[in-house]
Amino acid sequence: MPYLIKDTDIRAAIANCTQAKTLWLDTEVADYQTDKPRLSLIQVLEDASDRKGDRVFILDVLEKPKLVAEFIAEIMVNPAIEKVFHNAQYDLNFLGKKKAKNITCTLELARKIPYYLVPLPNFQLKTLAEHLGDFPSIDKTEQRGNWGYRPLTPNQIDYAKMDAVYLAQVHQRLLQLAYPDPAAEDIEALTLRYRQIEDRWQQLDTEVQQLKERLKAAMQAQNCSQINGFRLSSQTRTTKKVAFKHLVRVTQALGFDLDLSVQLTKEIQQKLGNLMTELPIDEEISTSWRLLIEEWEEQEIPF
DNA sequence: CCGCAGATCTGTAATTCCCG
DNA sequence: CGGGAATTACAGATCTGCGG
Repeated sequence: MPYLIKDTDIRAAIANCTQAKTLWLDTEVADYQTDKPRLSLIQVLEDASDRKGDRVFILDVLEKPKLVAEFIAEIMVNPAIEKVFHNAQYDLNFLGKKKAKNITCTLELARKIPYYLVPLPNFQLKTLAEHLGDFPSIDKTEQRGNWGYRPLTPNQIDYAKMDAVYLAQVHQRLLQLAYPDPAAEDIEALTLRYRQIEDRWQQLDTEVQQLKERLKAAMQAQNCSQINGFRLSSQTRTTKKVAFKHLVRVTQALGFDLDLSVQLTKEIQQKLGNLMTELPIDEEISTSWRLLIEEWEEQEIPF
């Protein structure tokens, strides 16, 4: 696990990385609570099969904007290299922002996986790693540690190293769970599975629904805004409206250029009647699909 | 602390269901 | 088929959670 401090070493590592097809990347940031956060470390892993972190490169780039710029120019902007991050958005703030190309975000990936497959309380990288990567419970105390002091403690370096490993493991596992190809689905099997769980689901769903409604009403009635993690909140909002004729009158009188169109609902169309033909009407046609499910009687298989 | 992509909430319109 | 009720779709406002 090379921890690189010298400029020449870091340059060599960057050059080496430009050959990779996929890189798993993480960063550590100092002074993140201030308005001038500083990039402290860039962790790079080329080999997803490394579960110990022996092959993670830790680039120490604190106060080295030139090397960071080089990293961005050589790697981040290069569309030929896939760069994987967790919550990529955050790291990209320091690594090229919108100029970065070919970015994969494991947080986005994880959120697309249905809850029943990955029933986790949150999608923090550590949580995903514990559950999907089969890592023992992970210590997160370093996350809020001070990444602006040097030298870093061995514990910090180890933590930084393992982040890249977790990322690669989680990424690979998420890909396995990702969406199946609709063209290759077994529709018959899907309908059978649906029927299998339909009854249980209906029971649970209707009960959950009712519990929510009863709680909402009860908490309102009993003036209880918070209990056992259930919170009742209310918000008002104001919608402003104006009679159409006033809008027309004012905008015309003042020569006000209001470039908007009005949606012709069924009601308005009826009122307009023949006038419809006089108007330059824009039509937008969209198609929506929906699934209808008929009731099911248990069918005996005849012999 | 902070930016921001998504989820969630909520009101309204559109569509479908249902009954005589 | 009419017409009201129920369901679904959509859009705008607001909330949440992630990273360090």
